[in-house]
Amino acid sequence: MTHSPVPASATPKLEEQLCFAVYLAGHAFNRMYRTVLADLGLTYPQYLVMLVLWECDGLSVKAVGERLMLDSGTLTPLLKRLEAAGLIRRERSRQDERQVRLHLTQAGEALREKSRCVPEAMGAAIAQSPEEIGHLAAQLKALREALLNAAADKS
Amino acid sequence: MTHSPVPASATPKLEEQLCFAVYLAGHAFNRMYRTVLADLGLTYPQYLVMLVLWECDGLSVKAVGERLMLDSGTLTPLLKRLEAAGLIRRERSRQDERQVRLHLTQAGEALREKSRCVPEAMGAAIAQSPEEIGHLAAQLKALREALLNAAADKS
DNA sequence: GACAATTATATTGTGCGCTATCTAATTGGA
DNA sequence: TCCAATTAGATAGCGCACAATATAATTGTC
Repeated sequence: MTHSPVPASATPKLEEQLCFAVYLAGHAFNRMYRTVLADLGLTYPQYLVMLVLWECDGLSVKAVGERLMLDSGTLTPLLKRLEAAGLIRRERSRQDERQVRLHLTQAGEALREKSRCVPEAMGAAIAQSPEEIGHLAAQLKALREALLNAAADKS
Repeated sequence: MTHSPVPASATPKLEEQLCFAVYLAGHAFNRMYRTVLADLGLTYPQYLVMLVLWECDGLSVKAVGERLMLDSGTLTPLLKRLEAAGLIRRERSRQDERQVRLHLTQAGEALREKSRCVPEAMGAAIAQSPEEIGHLAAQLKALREALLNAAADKS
């Protein structure tokens, strides 16, 4: 990358570079995940949903959304596609009919085995030590919290 | 964040945590930028395009795309909306009629002044030292390069 | 018990990012 | 010079993320 859209001259612009770096890193992860998840027939957000359900089947849409920080506007169509792909079954809860419970199908459960290669492929792609990875993740978490706090203050 | 969709137990899963952290940080930046850029009437990707053109007016779609790592599938509709908003003018190049040149309008140029508050607002939200910011950005850049290299190898 | 307030999910609308494809223009090689 | 190969940008299709809104169900208060 020879040029960045943000001038590197003045200190106040440094945070713009950080945002752009996050933006581009996200795109790069998407690119990589598309390749790695192609065999599973999943997109990354779908994979995240499956991860959550593999860990705890039968969660409500709300619970999954809380885990992934996604709202129903994003989740409902995504879940419909997972259902259409035969991986999950959506079921209105008897106890509280506002809720929809998400259940893995047999095909959905079986896909877990196939997904074991995903973190390994990602690890090979990233090619950094666990310390570096953990530290970077922690920094991004702190960054996210700072941003969400600031955004909440502004609204 | 009490739970993550990726189990924190095994080391090979650490990179999934990193990816999720990038994913969530990107969302948080989006949230923040939506607030900060509301007065300008721009989305973040539109803002990036304006940053590039403020720095160098008259670039081709391709040149802008190279700066932002975006292709014409993303850019063309985005540029059309900027044109519709009266901020830019798209003009077919006489020298090479395949090219479209992007020119700022007066309104587009005038918006630059208004945009000066953006990096300051972002800086206040991030609330970290320039050293920390710079280091994090450099790490993300390295991460991105590693991912893109690995994705290229896989295809 | 009645009803306002709240909650859960679905839907609508918009913008984005990417792959695949297309059209027109330009370049490169014979 | 001619034409195949390449390039630039547009378009189509799909999935995602989010704000706003709607509908139905549940909760909380009087």
